[in-house]
This record gives sequence, C-alpha cells and structure tokens, in this order.
Amino acid sequence: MNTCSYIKNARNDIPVDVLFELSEFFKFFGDTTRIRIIHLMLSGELSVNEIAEKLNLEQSVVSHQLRILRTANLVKPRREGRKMFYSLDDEHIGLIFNTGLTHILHKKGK
Amino acid sequence: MNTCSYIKNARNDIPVDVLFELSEFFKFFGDTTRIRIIHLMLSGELSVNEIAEKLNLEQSVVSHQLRILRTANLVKPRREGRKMFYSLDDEHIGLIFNTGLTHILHKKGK
DNA sequence: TGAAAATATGAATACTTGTTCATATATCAA
DNA sequence: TTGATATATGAACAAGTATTCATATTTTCA
Repeated sequence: MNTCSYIKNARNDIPVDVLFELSEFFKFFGDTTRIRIIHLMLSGELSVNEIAEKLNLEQSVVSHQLRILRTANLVKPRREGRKMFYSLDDEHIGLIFNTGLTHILHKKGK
Repeated sequence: MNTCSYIKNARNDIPVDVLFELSEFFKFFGDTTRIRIIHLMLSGELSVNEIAEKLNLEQSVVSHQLRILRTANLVKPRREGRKMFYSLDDEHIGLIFNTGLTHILHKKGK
C-alpha cells in the first residue's frame, strides 16, 4: 500500500558524521552555478567552453565549480585532445535534482 | 531498456529563475544543524527545547534555524501553551533527505 | 500583577565561499 | 620550438551565513 520507499527504509540511527556528510553533499546542489551545470549535464557530457557559453559564464568560473563537482565525484572528466568533457558521474544526481525540482514546481503550482 | 525514470521525465526547458529557486531550496539541506533537525523531525513533531536537548545545541541556535526552515515552509509550527512544536511541512522533505542519504551510503559502501 | 518558563530576535563576530583577475599548465598544429 | 587553444589554479576580494550573547516576547501560574 505504501509506495514511498523512503518511509519503509527510514533509518532511525544515523550517526552524526553521516548527517554531516549528507549536508555537505546537499551543498553541492545549493549553488546556482552548479545547479545550472548539473542541469545541462542531464542531457549529456559537455566541454568546459560549451558550458561557459551556454550559461554565459566566464571560463574560470565554470572551471572552479567543475573542480568542486569533480572532487566530490559528482562529475567525471574525459579528455579529448585539448578539450575536457564532463558528465554526471552518478545516475543518482539526476534523481536528486528532479526530486527537488518536482517539489518546488509542486509548491509553485499551489 | 532505460530504467532511469529521471531521464524519461527530464525537463529540458527549465527557466533560470526556477533553477535559482532549486539551488536555494537545496541550501536548506546543506547545513549540519538543519539536516540534523530535519532528521529528528522524520520521526514526528518536537518542541524547540526537545530539539536543543537531543542535538546538544543552544536554544537560540535551534530557534534561528527553525525560523529559516519555517520561512521556507519546510517546517510548520504548532503552539501548545508556552511550547512550540515543529514538524515537517511537506512529505517530500523526507524523500529528498533519504534520496541523498541513500546516495552517500551507497558510495561509502564501495 | 509578578515571576518563571519557553521561544524569538537583534547585533556582532567569525567563518565559509563564489567570483574575479591574472597566470600557469597542457595539448595540438605548423 | 613557437603560437594558439583549452583548461586549471592561486590569491584577493566581496558577499553570505551560522553561531554567540544578550535581550525581548509570549504564555502560564501563583
């Protein structure tokens, strides 16, 4: 009857350090530049310059944020000549993105 | 073949201001104190002092963070005499919490 | 009304972090 | 090797924010 897996799987004994990691993880989604980069990557991999052009951002801004996302294993790099292509490392990233998106769109609809 | 629903439901035309709101939304989960408060509330409503005691935090810290969560409609207050009880406003909050938690636990398992 | 309990708030501080600018590194082509 | 292209990085600055401390509200009870 209950289709919400998050309730069935609710954990009651989460260590503080795991909660800390969880908050650190959500921080990566808590920046406009990064969320726009993640959004772009939902459609596939992109080079640094492609991202910068599509988002109308300076190259260094994109590069700085990509380093953060790469260090956190949210995106993975692939070199092709002089270009670096980045793509989402984990399929869960899109799930979290869309879960949040569904939430705010749902609230806006009211 | 593709079992990832987030790809099937991918939205390609998200306005920048919606992406901004989305990042602002995720910021609420990007703080240790708030994520611990949210975690506590997954089990039900709590008074301010209960939260402060369980998390070993000063009352003003909890109150400040509750104001942020309340303003963002993540939690809702209920007065009972001198006490204020707070609970999660939206059932999606728990879903997002657990989606992120599942993700980092999955990565730790590797 | 006065005191106590519970919560909220304001200002100050310290800390974090995103952007900017300049520059460095890396790769390719001639 | 030299120049051009693509990306990365470091330092400095500015803006945002979580915590602390003190104090203000609000409510209950004697």
